[in-house]
Amino acid sequence: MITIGIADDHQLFLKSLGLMLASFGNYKVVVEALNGKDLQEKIKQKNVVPDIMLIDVNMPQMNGYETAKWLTANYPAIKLVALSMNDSDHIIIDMIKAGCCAYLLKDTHPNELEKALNEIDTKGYYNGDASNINYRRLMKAEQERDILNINEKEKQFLKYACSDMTYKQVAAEMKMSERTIDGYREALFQKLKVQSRVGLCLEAIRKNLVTL
Amino acid sequence: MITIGIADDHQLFLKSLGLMLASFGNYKVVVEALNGKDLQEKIKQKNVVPDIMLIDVNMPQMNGYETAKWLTANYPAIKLVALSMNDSDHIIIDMIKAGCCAYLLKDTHPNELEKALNEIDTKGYYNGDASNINYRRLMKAEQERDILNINEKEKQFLKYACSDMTYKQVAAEMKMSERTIDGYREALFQKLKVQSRVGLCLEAIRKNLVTL
DNA sequence: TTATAAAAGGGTATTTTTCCCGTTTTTTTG
DNA sequence: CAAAAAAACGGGAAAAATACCCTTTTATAA
Repeated sequence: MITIGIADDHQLFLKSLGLMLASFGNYKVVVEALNGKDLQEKIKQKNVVPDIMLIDVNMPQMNGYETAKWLTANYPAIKLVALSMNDSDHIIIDMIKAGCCAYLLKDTHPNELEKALNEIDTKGYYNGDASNINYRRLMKAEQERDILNINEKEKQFLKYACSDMTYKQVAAEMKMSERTIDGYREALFQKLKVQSRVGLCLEAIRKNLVTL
Repeated sequence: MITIGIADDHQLFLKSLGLMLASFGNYKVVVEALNGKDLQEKIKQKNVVPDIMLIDVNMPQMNGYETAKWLTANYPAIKLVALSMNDSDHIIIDMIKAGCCAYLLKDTHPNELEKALNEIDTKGYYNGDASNINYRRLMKAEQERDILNINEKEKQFLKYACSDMTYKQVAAEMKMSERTIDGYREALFQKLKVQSRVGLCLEAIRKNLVTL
């Protein structure tokens, strides 16, 4: 019996996916969470460590990327599978970088899901049909971001900047001085060739540096 | 012989679609443009008025919605057909409102395209398979926007607000006083429940009130 | 280990944004 | 048409964003 964990903010999907996994026979859902924060609490509290963790990319509070990074850092034995509706280039790379060994679209056929899970359990990884995920474009997008040379802190700041918060609130949230994030802002303005926070956010969204 | 115009920013698609239409036999492409502005110039310059105009929704410079509105106002005789990759609810409504008599997805089968064009030419309209376009969801999305009650001026302002410009520049662009657009801003802040321009832009993008 | 670079933080002036107070003009409606 | 409502516009103050100046801390390489 292979134990599974699921993190997805859509209750309906979360539960129905659980039923489907159960119907496969040799899978058992041991932890369900609505977002990363929720998952952290439940794993710590219930002290369960599933064999495979299915992680939705888009979740409130703590998204799939952050969740995957945290799991990789704290529970490296868990095999992570990213679940997503869209196959936006950069997200796939991010999730793989964050430690996921597979990337599945939510419209994947149940048979393929079962096949994927079996392969992940035995081989440790799974490659969806290569035609679906265009690796050439993937690499190009990644390269573009490397050229922009945006580091982790800046990327994190970018996420907060793309919100209704003031910089003061962002600074508090990031537990840093206003001057410091001021520096991130200036650096990003240059890198993305913009002169206002609005321009920054729009460019960030266009370049898929942030998920809306 | 039915004359056709095509506006699409993807050169490859533009040209190959032209070939396909020619292969249908009784269609002739008389004007090709890469965006709305381009089309305006070409129509004025060459003085050609096609029977049917195929308009891509997403184009730079001047998008499909604006193009359709302009054509409806200036060349009401042309039958407009919206072409799009995505079938995002609000866009369909917008294009229909802008005067399009049909909405076709770019992955439509050539046979269906031909059938659609023939119907449009004879009946003046064409309804794609109803199952593809979920009218219930369409109406719900439209209703949501009606509830928000965003008028044309505000919508136009929103487009300019979602840019790297300052309000002063926006006011100049809209040929209005800064105070006036200040009023639009305040109204939109309330309607979209935000407290900053960044929040406004993000909500506008989320609700598909602006095209990025 | 020290020299050097990079990151973080501080202060402040300027510009932009946001919000408040109004008046005038236009549109709608009875 | 006149009254009422809505839109356009104006001044100015407070807050936020932006652009500089700078020092301190941390990381990194010679």
